[in-house]
Amino acid sequence: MDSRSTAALERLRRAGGRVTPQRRIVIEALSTAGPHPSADDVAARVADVAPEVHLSTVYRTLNTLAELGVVTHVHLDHGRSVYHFVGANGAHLVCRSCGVVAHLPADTFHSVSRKVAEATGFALGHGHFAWSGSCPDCAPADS
Amino acid sequence: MDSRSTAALERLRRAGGRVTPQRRIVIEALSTAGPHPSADDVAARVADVAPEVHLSTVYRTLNTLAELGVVTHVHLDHGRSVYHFVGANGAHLVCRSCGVVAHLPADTFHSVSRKVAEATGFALGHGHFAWSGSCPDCAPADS
DNA sequence: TCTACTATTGCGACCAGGTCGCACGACCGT
DNA sequence: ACGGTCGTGCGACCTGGTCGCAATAGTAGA
Repeated sequence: MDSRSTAALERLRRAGGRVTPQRRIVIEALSTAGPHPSADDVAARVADVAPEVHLSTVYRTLNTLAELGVVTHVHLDHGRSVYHFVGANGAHLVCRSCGVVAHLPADTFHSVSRKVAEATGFALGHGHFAWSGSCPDCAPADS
Repeated sequence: MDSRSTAALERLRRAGGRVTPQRRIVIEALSTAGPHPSADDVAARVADVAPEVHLSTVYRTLNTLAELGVVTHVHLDHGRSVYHFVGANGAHLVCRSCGVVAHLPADTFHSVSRKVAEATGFALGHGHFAWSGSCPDCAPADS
């Protein structure tokens, strides 16, 4: 159980939530499932160690953690979305060809964000959506 | 029937596709349904003038047009996606609070894109995903 | 430690948005 | 005008996720 997991549980407890075995399992799964697990990567991992934990419990836990600001999810493509602990700022980039997900460093994100704000007044948030494009290993992006 | 619509039909014909009344109706609906109609805005508009046109026909037409490069769709949020004719370059911005959709001007997009490429090697595409944030009329974005 | 309160769970039904396979009908090149 | 074949309508189906309910089980307080 790493520090992000214990922090998550702590946050949960402080918010008046209950620390249940299921929640421990979901959090544990989230922290060991690689950097960008989708909802059902997490669910699958949970099912591995505790098949009796219901799918809807996984979703509910993920939602609860999202409400507490502990985790966040990013929509990738039609129907896919990945979860991860809130931490490093910066946006997500997803490759349209191979599906790989990368982080945009916070400083680059901020300068980009400033530019966009100047042009449009929009304040970019770094969560919720990945920016799509092509990773260095795939062909240049089309439209 | 505006020029984008006739161009779309022309493209369709050139690709060996057939110009059917249903497709005309879908294209017409798309061109008159405002700048960022969702799939079912389009469907609703189609149903208004021709209730016998089936929902799946609307989707299929939209997909066909997307394959031909005539229209494109942008994912906004959980389950929402909007269609529009391919035209002005630049990305889409969507406000997390009020849902309004704005265009990022092409020149800003290009400079942003260059920055991102320098930092990560990723070539951003301007389609398929909106960038989320807060519009000038709403509060600043959270994380 | 025991109790009671209430958050959480498991379950299955349900929902939204979209896709598919099939048989029929209609474009459109010739 | 003909006919091959693309497109359509239809309904079943799929994915990813949510909901309401009764039962269970954390947790605070005595």
